[in-house]
Amino acid sequence: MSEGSGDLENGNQGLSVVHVTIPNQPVQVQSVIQSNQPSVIQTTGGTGSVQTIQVVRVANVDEELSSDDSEAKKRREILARRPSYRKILNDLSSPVNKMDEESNSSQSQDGDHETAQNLTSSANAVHYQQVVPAGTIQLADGTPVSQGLQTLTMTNSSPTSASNAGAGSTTIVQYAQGPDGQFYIPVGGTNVQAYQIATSLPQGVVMATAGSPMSSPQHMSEEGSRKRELRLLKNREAARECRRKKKEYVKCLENRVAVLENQNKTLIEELKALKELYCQKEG
DNA sequence: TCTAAGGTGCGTCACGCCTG
DNA sequence: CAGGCGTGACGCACCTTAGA
Repeated sequence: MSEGSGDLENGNQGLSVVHVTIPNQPVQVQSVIQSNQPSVIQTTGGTGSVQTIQVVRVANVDEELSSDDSEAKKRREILARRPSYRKILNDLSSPVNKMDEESNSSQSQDGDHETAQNLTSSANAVHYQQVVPAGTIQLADGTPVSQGLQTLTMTNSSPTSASNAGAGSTTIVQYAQGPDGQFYIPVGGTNVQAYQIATSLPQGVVMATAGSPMSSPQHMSEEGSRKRELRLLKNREAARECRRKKKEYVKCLENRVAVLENQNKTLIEELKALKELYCQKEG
């Protein structure tokens, strides 16, 4: 769990440009892309057998992050009605917006793992799909958890971005108990699940013990505190995921800006060239 | 070297929305 | 309608950097 300042992940402000040789379309290209953002593969033309494919993340320009209103109350109301990042990213995952309709594009599903993506390019369409490897579960120091531990599994319904794209993926939060009675809970980011030692069993994970009635007042209070612990744990995970999505969304917007600026530049140059051509014909 | 300011991430709370 | 979920807001800790 790293803290401290830093740039936006990878400092990736521009486009990832992939050069693909296409002798006979369609062509299959395999590339490893770290970013998990919903992406569009744009074919930007190319001559001969070389075609340039831009891997860009797209954002819905219509969605704005914040309003200029300074009044907190009003702002809250606005925020309350603002579509969630999940919805926004769903939009991003849906067939591309108008700007990209001109280009050849498709969208990706995203995940938190380093992703191998198969790019398939055809004359007018480029598709790619992700192959998401299973996550590794280990202690923070690298010790695998799987051996010699009693693993308790609890579904944590925090949706991944894959589910944003409609793929429906559920994060499984696993708790493991060591032979010494210590509990291990997941820590760290979403890329690699590491486990840290916890002093108590997370809430909602009930260890069934013989002869312990579940209805005693003491147990009720324990139940309450366990429920709270579980809620906090889930909320912690949800907040983490939410922040990740927010960063993703901001990156989408930034990349969108880059794409639009690029397109604007191209159009201006095109206009300039046409003007010159026209002037030459006139003269 | 020290310190203040700014940036970033995290955990928690509150609240609205969604769903069974 | 209750419970779960997503997310903004807030406070805190830590890091970086610029200026004294």
